Amino acid sequence: MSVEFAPLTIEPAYRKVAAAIGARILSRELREGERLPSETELARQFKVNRSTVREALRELESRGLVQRRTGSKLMSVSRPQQGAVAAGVSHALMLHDVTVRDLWEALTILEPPIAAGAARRRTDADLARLITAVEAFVAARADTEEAVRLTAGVFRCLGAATHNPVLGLAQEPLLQLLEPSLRVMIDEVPQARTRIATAHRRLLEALQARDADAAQQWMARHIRDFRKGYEIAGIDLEVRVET
Amino acid sequence: MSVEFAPLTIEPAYRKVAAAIGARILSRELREGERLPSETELARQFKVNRSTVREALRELESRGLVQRRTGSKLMSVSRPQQGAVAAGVSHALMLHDVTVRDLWEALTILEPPIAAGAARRRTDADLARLITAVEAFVAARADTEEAVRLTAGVFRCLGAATHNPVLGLAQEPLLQLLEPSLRVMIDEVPQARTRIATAHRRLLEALQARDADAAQQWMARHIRDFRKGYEIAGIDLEVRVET
DNA sequence: GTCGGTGAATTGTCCGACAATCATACGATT
DNA sequence: AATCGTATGATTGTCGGACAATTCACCGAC
Repeated sequence: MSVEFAPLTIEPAYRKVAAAIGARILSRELREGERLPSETELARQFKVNRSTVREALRELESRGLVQRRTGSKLMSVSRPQQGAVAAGVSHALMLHDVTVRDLWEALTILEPPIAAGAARRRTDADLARLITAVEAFVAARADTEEAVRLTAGVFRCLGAATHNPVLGLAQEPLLQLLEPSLRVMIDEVPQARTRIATAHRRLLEALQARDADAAQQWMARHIRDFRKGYEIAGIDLEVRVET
Repeated sequence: MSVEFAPLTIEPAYRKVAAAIGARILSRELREGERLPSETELARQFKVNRSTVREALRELESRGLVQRRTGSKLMSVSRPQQGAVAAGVSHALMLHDVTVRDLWEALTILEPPIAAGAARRRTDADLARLITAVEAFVAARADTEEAVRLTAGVFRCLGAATHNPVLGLAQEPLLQLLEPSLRVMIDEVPQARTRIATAHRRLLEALQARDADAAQQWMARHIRDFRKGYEIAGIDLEVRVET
């Protein structure tokens, strides 16, 4: 008779407290912006020490579920910010030895449909932001650092123009991981800036015309160009991405 | 004369400590599995109180950068686990009012290329796992809960078979968010199980033959079927996803 | 070599303390 | 009236110390 017991996990109090508060936030019982009770009050309610409450708050804080509004002492409930969540994903991917090729492949899959969706659903405000971003890229030719940021910025504009938060959040980690290799590439490949600027212009035209097919095709070409740029710059596709 | 000062941010000590340790992990100076010094020792090195160290550890813990190995007291460096990272993304998306339509659109974009990549790069072990998953789905027809899990499981097998961690991690939050609506659909639509099983079989055949086109097409059809299922089940596409 | 005991180290939790900061109210000044 | 200074109380960030429960590392008995 095999008497087997499942290994029982003893949750420390700080995790239970975090789970209890987190559950209330995820269930929207606590709404965004609502202020949490003070640490002392939480300690009283949960019947634990304030130190325990503080450890729980640190966990919720790093998950982006609570936040301190500037110049306020009490924590308030918040929605995790896209950038912060994506940074977590980026770090995870980096530590899992993602290669430049993996990244590039994901971009080839994700970005063309995003461009198409943006062309279909962009508002005039989206278009205006894209124009600003594209013009800024042309203006920043001299400054590599700025050019890299603005290249990612154009992608972000397109992601936002799809009005689908899933797509925006899915591409964000890729953009964060892309930047280092993009920096090398823009620095090493003389014609990179011109080709990127051209792609931007075509994408912009496609969005203006709401031409999803054109947007998709130009984006696909844009991403393919990245790969060519990597090869010219001598970046090994099998090398791990860094931050 | 507009004398303007940037708002200066004062970092609390617990965040500085977390940043310091986190940076060492991200730079791979601390390798996976390596054990961290004890809390007391860290407090001594950073010249802060142990409570402060503990708050920092809670942050790193929730980011998945450190972990306690079962039956060990000392924290050890770890890579964030896919499931945990994805859960954070899922929660973020949910709180950002992602709709079933948003989710479905992302699936239509992501999954067909994943299926194609899986067909191209799957190993025999991947195939074996997929066969197991598909057979388990057929066997679990009676149990809705199990059927839902196994449907997601087939997607996960395909994601893993691409051997691209970016794709695996990109789809995971979608799968997590999909489950609740999938549960309703499978329960409400009588023919859903059969159609899903058929799709699974076709995908399996495509992977066996390493036929990327077929895999992509069947997956596209599979995802389109989901949408039909939602309509039949009377699920409003504009409704927010839940957990 | 395996087993079990023993003492040190470590964590989880608690308590109490205090300076710095923030919120608020209330006058005082211009 | 609007602004400023001040007093008061609440709250956070940080500290020090404490202790039970658990784990670790060593050592000796068999």
